[in-house]
Amino acid sequence: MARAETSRQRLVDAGAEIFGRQGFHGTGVKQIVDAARAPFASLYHFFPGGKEELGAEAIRRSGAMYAALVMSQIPTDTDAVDGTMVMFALAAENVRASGYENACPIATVALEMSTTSEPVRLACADVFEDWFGGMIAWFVSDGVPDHLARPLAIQWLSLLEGAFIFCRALRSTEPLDVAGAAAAALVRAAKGQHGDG
Amino acid sequence: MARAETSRQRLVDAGAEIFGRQGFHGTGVKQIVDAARAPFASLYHFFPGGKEELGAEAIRRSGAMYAALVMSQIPTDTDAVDGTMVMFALAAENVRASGYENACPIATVALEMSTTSEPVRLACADVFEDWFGGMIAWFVSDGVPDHLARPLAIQWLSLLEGAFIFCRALRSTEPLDVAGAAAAALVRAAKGQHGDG
DNA sequence: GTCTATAATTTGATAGAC
DNA sequence: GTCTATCAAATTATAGAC
Repeated sequence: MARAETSRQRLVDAGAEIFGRQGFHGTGVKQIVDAARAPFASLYHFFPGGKEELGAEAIRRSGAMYAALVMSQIPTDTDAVDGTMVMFALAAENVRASGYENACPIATVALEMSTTSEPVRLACADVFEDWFGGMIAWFVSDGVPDHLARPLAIQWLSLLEGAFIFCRALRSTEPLDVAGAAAAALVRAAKGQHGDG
Repeated sequence: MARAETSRQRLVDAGAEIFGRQGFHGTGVKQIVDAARAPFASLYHFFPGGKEELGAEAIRRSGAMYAALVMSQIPTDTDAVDGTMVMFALAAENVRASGYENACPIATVALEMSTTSEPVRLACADVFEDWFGGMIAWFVSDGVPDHLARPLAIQWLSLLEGAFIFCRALRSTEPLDVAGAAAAALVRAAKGQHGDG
């Protein structure tokens, strides 16, 4: 991971990482400034809107990085059904390996801020729509009928997000394991909708 | 809704409601004390562990009340497939009617606190397991084979929780609408596993 | 663009009388 | 079990020099 060059970039990167783990209200701006090795005044120089403005931009960065990570894990030698199983298994391993701390990097902030801050809520909404788009492209390229791709993407990601919550609270990968099986079944059913399998 | 008699009960009720909407770190103890019309000192009298101890108990109350609400909405004149459609539709209407503010009463706190506070995390885990148990009983009574009931319950609730996140951020009921269809399909498939359906 | 210092408020929590 | 008063710490944010 290349070290960001500017204080601004480091602030966004640090915010993306820390907000993702601790949530918005659970994180102090001081902690972010320290982690970013940035001067305290730089925060308000680059982000006149303060914590809220940095939060919105951190969400966008988080969302883009997580999308890149997930997309890079899509197997190229299997179809979307087996690919789904692989990706849920990788997600489960990541959650477990982090001591059930790291799951979705924006879900906590999305729930905290969706009724409190419109800029942050919008950033979350944009990220989620981007994720939907990425999944849709994957499903369509694998033969899922166009009109089924979007609902399938939303169902697939809902299973993932919901299972993340349960895994973290229960300290178990069971929810991701069974959610992955359901997601794979939904993909298989969608592919079967036009007689191809 | 009957008015709670003791300060202690009112504190838990107020905490359940406000923590659910604003999250743990987004809520001040003063706000809870005011809403509960309780003396400030009562908080630390009844909950020596302070905000964290009240939070854990509020989660348990929230979880029990939400379970009672959801269970009361299970249609008695239909099977679990149609019942699933009804329940997701009701959930969508509730979210929309609240201005996309009220969805799951404990998900925000679960994500915020699962790595921060063991008492709160345990309360969330207990609530989730109770919910699993309630769904399992419903499915089994409707003819789902025993060994499929638990995974199905987890998948069903994962779809609901994940869709809640998306609905609140996107300010749309689309995620709950399509997640409900997926949940119903999963229930139908599970019921078909023993040739009955 | 960064420095130091600090304002202004809010936070969770406690002391001691009654 | 509730009252009043208050504490110490942390919070976000700003001012003004450099």
